[in-house]
Amino acid sequence: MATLTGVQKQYILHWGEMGTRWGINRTVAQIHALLYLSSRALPAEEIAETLSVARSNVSTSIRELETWGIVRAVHVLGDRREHYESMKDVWEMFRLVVEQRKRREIDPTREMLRRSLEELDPKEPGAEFTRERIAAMAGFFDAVTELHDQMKALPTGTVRKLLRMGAKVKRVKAI
Amino acid sequence: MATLTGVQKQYILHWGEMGTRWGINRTVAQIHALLYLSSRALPAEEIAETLSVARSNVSTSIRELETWGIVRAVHVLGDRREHYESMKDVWEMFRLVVEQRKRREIDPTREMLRRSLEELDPKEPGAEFTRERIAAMAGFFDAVTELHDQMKALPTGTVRKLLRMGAKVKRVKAI
DNA sequence: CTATAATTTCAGTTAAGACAGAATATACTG
DNA sequence: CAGTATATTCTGTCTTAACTGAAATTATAG
Repeated sequence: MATLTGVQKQYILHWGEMGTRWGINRTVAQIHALLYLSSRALPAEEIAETLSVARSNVSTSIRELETWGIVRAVHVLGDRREHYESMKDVWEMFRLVVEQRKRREIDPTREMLRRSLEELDPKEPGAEFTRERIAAMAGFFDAVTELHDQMKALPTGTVRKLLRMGAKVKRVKAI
Repeated sequence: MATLTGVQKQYILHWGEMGTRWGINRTVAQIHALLYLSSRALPAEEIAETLSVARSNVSTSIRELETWGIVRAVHVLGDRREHYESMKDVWEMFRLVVEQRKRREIDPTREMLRRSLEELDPKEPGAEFTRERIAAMAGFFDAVTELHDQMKALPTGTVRKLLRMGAKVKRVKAI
């Protein structure tokens, strides 16, 4: 079992807290942090010991991280256990998470809003008002989706470049 | 007490669920949804009855929404109770929330990463590796902050326009 | 200033989610 | 194919956060 340095502990604990604030299980986040900081793939056993959590907890959490696509199992010669390692590319990791949270949360919300607009009975009291409000929210989510798709289509650096250019809005508009 | 239509119920319940997935208290989210859909400001009492939650729970939740700056108390002539209403501008609401979550969560994380890099003892085993990893993460958070600041500085529509332009990356680069 | 309405705070309870450990299943080795 | 190592699933326990109701505080009206 790898003993953690102070800095590593600090990072892992902070990451765990961050996770809980964004709806991600603390252990899941901590395991990710540990693997991210690890220079070699770790077997479940070792993860459990290092973080002082149950082996079964690690199993579930790893599976969660695997479905996100940011952790994968690798094999080490002469060891039949699975060893787990984290993706190294930070941008790519966040891109994956954002894309999937969009699919799991944004998309169903748009769906709900669309359905609401359909189901709205114009005879209900205040229907017109309700429609306006829901349509405004739907418009926002549509725009976010559009934004997401456009960003996805661009190479990472380009987005930043474009925004930097945006500071000179007048010029850009003139193009 | 206003009875809710089916569409309103659907919206409020969904919004509550969304909240929990993003680390926002279910009741807080539901109250926001109710106020967002309401054509008039509502007193705490009525909110409590409509959503079937305790009056005190409403009090706490409203205060939370007030600190976000997306709900405010207004007064109705001839009624000494406070009535609460939600901001109407969807973009502005999300902008406020994003800005504050950045301050509460992203900024402290950057701080932690910076501190970690300072505290790293080069003599520790694997210090160089740890430094690389943390620096990569710090770079990401710096970039996100830069992105956030740049977007904040631009009028809403411009961001979308810029990204749409980005589809023609070559041309943009040539500018 | 007193009475009453409204709001907030606080202590205790409840509910949801996280977690551990046992039981089960799967995969590997000789 | 038997035995063993590893991984997963499941059930109950525990922790944490949400919520309630009562008590305390604050504000308003007469």
